[in-house]
Amino acid sequence: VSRNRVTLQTIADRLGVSRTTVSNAYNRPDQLAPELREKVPATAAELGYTGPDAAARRLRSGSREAVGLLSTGWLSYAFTDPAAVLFMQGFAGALEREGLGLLMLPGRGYGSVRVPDAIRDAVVAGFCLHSLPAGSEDLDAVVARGLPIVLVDEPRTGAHTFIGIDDEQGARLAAEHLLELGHRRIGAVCFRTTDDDYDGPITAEREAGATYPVSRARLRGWREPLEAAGIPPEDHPRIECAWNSLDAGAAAVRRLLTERPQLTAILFSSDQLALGGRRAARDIGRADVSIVGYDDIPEAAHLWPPLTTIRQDFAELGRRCLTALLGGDDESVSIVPELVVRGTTAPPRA
Amino acid sequence: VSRNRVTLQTIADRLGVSRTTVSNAYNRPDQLAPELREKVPATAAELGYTGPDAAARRLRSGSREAVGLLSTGWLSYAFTDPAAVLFMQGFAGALEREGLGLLMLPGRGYGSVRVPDAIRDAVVAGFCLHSLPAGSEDLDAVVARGLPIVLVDEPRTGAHTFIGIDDEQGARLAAEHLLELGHRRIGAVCFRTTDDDYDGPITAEREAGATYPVSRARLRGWREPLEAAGIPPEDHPRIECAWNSLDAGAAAVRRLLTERPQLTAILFSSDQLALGGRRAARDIGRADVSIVGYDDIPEAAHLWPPLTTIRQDFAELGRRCLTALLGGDDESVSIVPELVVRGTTAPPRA
DNA sequence: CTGAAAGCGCTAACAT
DNA sequence: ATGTTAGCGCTTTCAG
Repeated sequence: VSRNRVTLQTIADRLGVSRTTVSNAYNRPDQLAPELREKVPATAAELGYTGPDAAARRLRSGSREAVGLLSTGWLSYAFTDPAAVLFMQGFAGALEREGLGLLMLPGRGYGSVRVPDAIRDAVVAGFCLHSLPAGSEDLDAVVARGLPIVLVDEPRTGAHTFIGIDDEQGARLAAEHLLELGHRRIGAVCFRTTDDDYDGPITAEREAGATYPVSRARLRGWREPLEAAGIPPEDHPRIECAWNSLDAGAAAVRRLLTERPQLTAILFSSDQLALGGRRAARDIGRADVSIVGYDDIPEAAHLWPPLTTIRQDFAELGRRCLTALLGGDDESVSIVPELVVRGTTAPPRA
Repeated sequence: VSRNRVTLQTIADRLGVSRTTVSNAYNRPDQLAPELREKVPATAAELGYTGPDAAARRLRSGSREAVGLLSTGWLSYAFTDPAAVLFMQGFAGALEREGLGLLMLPGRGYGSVRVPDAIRDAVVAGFCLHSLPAGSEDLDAVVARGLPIVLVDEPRTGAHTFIGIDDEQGARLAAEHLLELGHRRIGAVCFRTTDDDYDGPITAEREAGATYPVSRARLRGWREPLEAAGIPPEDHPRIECAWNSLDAGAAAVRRLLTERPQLTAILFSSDQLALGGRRAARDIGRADVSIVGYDDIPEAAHLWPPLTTIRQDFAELGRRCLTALLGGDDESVSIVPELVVRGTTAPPRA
């Protein structure tokens, strides 16, 4: 991509003034001779000058008008995850009020493309890392930049500002709700626990080895109240989905309900999975199964029956991220989620 | 945001080599004395050097590792529109394969924040403008940058590469489908036609004054086949929604069905509106009304009954955008949409 | 394999 | 109101 060879100097020469004056025409038009105020844009247009070069201005002024965002895996995948989109929305909302741009970095290499290079070359004021697996190499590359960092959802390194939602507490609320309703056989469908594209049952070993803290926390938040209520592990079967999609949720539920028809309720780690799962339950004549989602995406309230779920305040999350990034307010924050009881939970039928 | 005062030179001085050599350590590690290869990173770490400054490198090398994206209105709003998200997903997918970042610019000023400034300061290789209203001032600011531009969906200025989906054709397919089914009283719910936050009936005058070409094209694509079939304007009432949300669709349908209970079918300019509208129709006991959406978002196929809609190939759209931006392939393209008949359309009940 | 020279295009003090 | 001076931090020929 080549740019014009016309620079401030070109305009200055043509006008017989100094470069500084032309620069002022762009940056401080108020303190400029009225005559020049017209002439500068005119000659600029005539000569094909497209305004001060953004990169040069950045170098000189040191200002950075954007913040970098790095998500897990393919960037395009982040857009398919409603919860991720909700987060981006919240973050973008905070940024745009400050006039900042959001630089979304490729989250995954391809061919000769390397993520660390993209990280190294990002002209940004700081980085927000969303849901990176623990021990990610990309995290190291970001840390190497020496810019402000905020980690969202995961991982919690201890070394950097962390902002997240108390996942364990949210899961606990969901599990306790079902328990109070009288359920004793409660399945669960969880989003990836580790970056290995695994779909299938979650054993105790797999839970222990989980590298995604969010999933780990939710699994525990579900499990502990059930254990406390004396429910044996066999009555709390859990399935992992590598993808957060409607299809994945549906497949997990088909499997769960086929292998354990006695289940009366299912917990999900996202509304997306829950919605797909509900659909599958209905299709196999098990509309009676109680369902609790997680996130409270807009569809949750609108579909029929509306989904009981755990609400996460993404707008607040986004705001906090930016504050942490810019204000240097490096206190880590855990936002408390909330149970929203709607139409998909009821006492067990039997 | 201040950076370190440590530069390449600092490392060079400490090591007793030239700046160039240190630069090579970062950019061409292969052609470097093995001894130095270890020492440079070591002293860098020791001195707190965080690697070559991104802005300076950009200025010097002229490379731009990101592309700018500008959407209408608040950036955070774009994330609430499933069709916009689908587009971003497609575009991001194309970008990340090239290792490029996506710089999302604030789409709306706030306080002293000005969108044109953000546009002027973006360090990018080109701009993609998504669904801007005709005559947008921001478009001028982008044009002033003199970088490659691609316009998506709207506006079609003629002066720049345009990539979009043939909206009129898509709408036509939807209308003809209903006609073939035997419907003769067909309402429509359309997303904004003009940037004035209007919610209400669309008169012929309002249609004529529409500044959003996409809406204009869809309105025409619906209207013309109906006219050709001899259906009078009274039997094709249309409502405009300022927002593309489930709620807006629901409100529009309540209004439409209250004022014209004789309608047997409703066309929508998005699946989001259609889903909200279907819900409203059902709530007021009019589940019999046939519904056609637009976009084919993932939910469309998964909800029950699955939505009849017009499919747009967003991945293809995103790919074409990038090609146009980088390859300089400035031929405008119109992708042809496709009717997907599913469960929400049937012959009129009466 | 390493260094010296020569800017990339601009802005910020500080004069005038 | 405009000019002068002095780089921002880096990469890139081109020599050695």
